[in-house]
Amino acid sequence: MTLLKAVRGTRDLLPPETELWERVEATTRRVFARYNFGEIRTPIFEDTQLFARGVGEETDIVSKEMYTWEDRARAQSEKSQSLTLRPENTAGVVRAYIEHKMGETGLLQKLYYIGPQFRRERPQKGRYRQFWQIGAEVIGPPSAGSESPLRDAEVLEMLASFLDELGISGWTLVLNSVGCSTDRPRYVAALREALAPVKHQMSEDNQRRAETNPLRVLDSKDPSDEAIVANLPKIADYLDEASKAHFAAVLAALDACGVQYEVNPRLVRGLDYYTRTTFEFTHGGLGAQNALLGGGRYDGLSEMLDGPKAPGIGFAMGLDRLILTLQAGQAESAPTLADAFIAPLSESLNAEALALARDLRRAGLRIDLGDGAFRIKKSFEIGNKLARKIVLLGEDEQRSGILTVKNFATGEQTKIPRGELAQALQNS
RNA sequence: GCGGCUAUAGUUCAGUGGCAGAACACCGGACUGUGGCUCCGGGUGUCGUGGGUUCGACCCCCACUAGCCGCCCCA
Repeated sequence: MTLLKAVRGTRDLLPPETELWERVEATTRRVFARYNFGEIRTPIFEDTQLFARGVGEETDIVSKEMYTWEDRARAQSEKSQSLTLRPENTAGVVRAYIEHKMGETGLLQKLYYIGPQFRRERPQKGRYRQFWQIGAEVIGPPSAGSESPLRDAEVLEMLASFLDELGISGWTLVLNSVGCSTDRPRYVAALREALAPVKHQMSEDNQRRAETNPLRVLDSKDPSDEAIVANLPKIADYLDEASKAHFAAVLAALDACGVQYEVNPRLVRGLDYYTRTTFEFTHGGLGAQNALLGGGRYDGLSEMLDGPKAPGIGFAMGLDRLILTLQAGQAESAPTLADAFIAPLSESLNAEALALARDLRRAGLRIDLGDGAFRIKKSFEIGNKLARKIVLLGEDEQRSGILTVKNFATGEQTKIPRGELAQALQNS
């Protein structure tokens, strides 16, 4: 009988580390609310078709990284259905947008989510099979202004503010435009043409990419192929006038609010649905996984899912990596101390101690509670680890109604009437 | 999915083909109403799992599992 363990690529998050997760989540909700985003919670699993059609049948995510199973039919009349743990959340959000006819409001929908996603990849540090993402989507009918470059810039500015507010410094915003739905195929065709005569000189990886996904050749980190990659056609030369103007307007808006960025004409994203603006925020010190978050515009996604025309832009941020980045900049966090530890000095005083704890907790204090079975020394040892102060409840205290309170930091010990205790603990 | 490195106490790690170790942590005591500092005592372990070689394996060999690093890919 072997001990059961968390399955490969999954893990438990324990206190005090979870306090950091809570802080990031609270910052997310606070900052995003200022931009008038609302939270959406979609199911953790969906019809497999949603991801096949939305994310792209040929992407690695769909072709080899999804947790998919056949949900069995329970009745003759019911068909079995292929279901999949969500590998990302944008497709689910767009599905919900369509399903609930959110476009009929005529308003832009600004939605964010925080939740686990699932991909069956080889685990590494900051890369898990159940991983957490924070993301947001701005989506709506064109009449609501959903195609405007202002929306792109607003989302990017929000992210810059968010990272700043979290205290993450040293990030870099990298962005590019991959053009509209007709620009992209034209460019891919040109890439294939340019690669055909030279690809045999390239690395094995790049030869394969040249066949299967020419855009990825641009991402190549192979230094020996650098010269060839540098001479390939640029996406910027294949954008139509509207896409060029869109990108220029995004950059102008970023300039206007002082958000720093780098344009990288080779930044392409793996998902099929991206159009026009694509971006990443990168951070050093994350090893091979240096992207903190990535996103882009997806003007055609709703229609790919048989929905109305609903252009949008969004991003997804790897929370596991964000936490790693935050932890790298600080010492290991200690758990939060309670305001007081209540120590009954005999078992007969346990009930009374709980009543006291209840009063203090109702006053908003963070209180931990010992046990009268503990020797007093043990109560002090435990109290010293968990709380800033210890409140003794012994025979004397019960009789007099005056409690003994000791401050662990200063060693100072005082007597406080029970009725004044909550106030006294709050004030110190 | 591919390649490499690693796996010993709660934690960080040392270790030798012949009795399982250190530091910190933890437990008990010095101390039956006082923590931290000190002193005394205690090892709390399937040496990742399963096989193999050997008189004998924590150590050598094989497989598996897991973690880490890189690749593919990606947040």
